[in-house]
Amino acid sequence: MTENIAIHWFRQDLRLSDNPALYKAASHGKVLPLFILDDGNAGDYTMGSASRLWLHHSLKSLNNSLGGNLSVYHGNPIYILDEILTRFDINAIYWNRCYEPWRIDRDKKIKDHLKKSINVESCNGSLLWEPWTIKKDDGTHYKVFSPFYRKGCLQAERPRNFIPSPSNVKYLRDNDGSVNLNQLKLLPILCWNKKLEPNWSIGEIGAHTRFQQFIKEGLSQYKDGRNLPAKPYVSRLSPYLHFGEISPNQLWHTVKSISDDKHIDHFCSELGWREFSYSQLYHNPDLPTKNLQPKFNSFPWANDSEVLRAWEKGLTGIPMVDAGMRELWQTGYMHNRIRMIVGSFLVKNLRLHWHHGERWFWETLVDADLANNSASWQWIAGCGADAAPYFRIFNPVTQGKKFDPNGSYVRRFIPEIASLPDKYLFSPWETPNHILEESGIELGNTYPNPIVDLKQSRDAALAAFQSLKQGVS
DNA sequence: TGAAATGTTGGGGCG
DNA sequence: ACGCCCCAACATTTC
Repeated sequence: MTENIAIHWFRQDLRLSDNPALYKAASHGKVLPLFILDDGNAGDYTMGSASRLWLHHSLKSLNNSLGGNLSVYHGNPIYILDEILTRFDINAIYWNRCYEPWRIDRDKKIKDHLKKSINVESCNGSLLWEPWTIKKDDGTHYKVFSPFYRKGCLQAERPRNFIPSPSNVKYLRDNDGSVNLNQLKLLPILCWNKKLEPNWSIGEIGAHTRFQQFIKEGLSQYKDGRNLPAKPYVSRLSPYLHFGEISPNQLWHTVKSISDDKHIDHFCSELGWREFSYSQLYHNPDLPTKNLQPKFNSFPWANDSEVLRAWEKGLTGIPMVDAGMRELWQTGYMHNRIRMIVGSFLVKNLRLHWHHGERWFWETLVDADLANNSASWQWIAGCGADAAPYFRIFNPVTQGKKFDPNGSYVRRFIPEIASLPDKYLFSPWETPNHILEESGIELGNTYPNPIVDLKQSRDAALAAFQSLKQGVS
């Protein structure tokens, strides 16, 4: 009797537990687990540097969990898979679905091709609800979050419960055709990773540790605590979710089993926002590049690469903004409220196109995710489906006083102004001269003068928005 | 998942 | 005692 061998193609599901496709592959027979780095098909959305760094460590960790049996390749999957089929007696392949438009196109072609010779099956390993199943009564997709989540998701079928890791699997390794992980060259050339790595424990085990930590110190204060960037009340699970080191189903059912309160509900609704982003991307493949509201196509954006550079590097002279941008650069992550603040500042006060922000986040965030990133930038820019109205402009000074009341977030990331009293920490330009001197701060030298006047730029943004409305109606 | 401008109310100082 | 003004404090509207 011939033995059954199945491929499990790891993609954005770099875990063993609650992995539906892996589970099926394992019940089929022996498993050849593999990963393919595919840069050629991604167009403008090849992975950014932070994502690559994360991927490197995640693959390393996955390989360990598989007893060293992960086979890794670099190139076009359709050719690589074909070549593997010539050397192994494979009769099935399993994978969990991805939802970026370019991957949907690619996978469809691969599926049609492979179906001719072997059994091909794809599963849902990344989403609580498939985007095509959540529809309004009239059959179209939701465009507003609240009904999407309440009516669409919560009244749809309950998310699948999580399943265990497959046990007693016999793994095979492709020693001839695969490459060494280091040959993927995923680590940055500069020593940027030395700063990022200590902040994270990358991989499936790290994901579960992080989740347990969040349950212990964040979940019970999540609803309001999630707004405080200096506190440990947010989950920081986004990169793990992006790479599938932990599944949303595992998070959903685990927190639901703990209790039923407003904090749990709020955490689940944040998972709902993730679903909403994926739904928007699925139904609007242009979401990463095209304004959902066409009237924004004629918006009078500014164009100033110096100013953009100052934003990217955290040298705008606005502490709350600079702290966020430096957190991003130093850790590959930014607290959600701060993402809204720096986003609003870029798009409204600096009036630079949201594409610039989207690009920088794509390059530097360890949780860079096409659906979440583009949906969120469209949201903050005001041009998305269920977007924050354009006139909702964050004041980084007010936001700082409100959400970082003792200044510990700003002081952590901008040590050069740490000695300022709380009163002036968020607006150093208002500090009386003698206090600046006592603190050893020289604006324009030790810390920048603000690159824009908050009030003037706010008024200018509103005027620009006003001109837009007249142009269309 | 804003902020600023404008409107309203009510208590206290003061002639 | 009374009316008037001032201005927090809060509510509503507007961008």
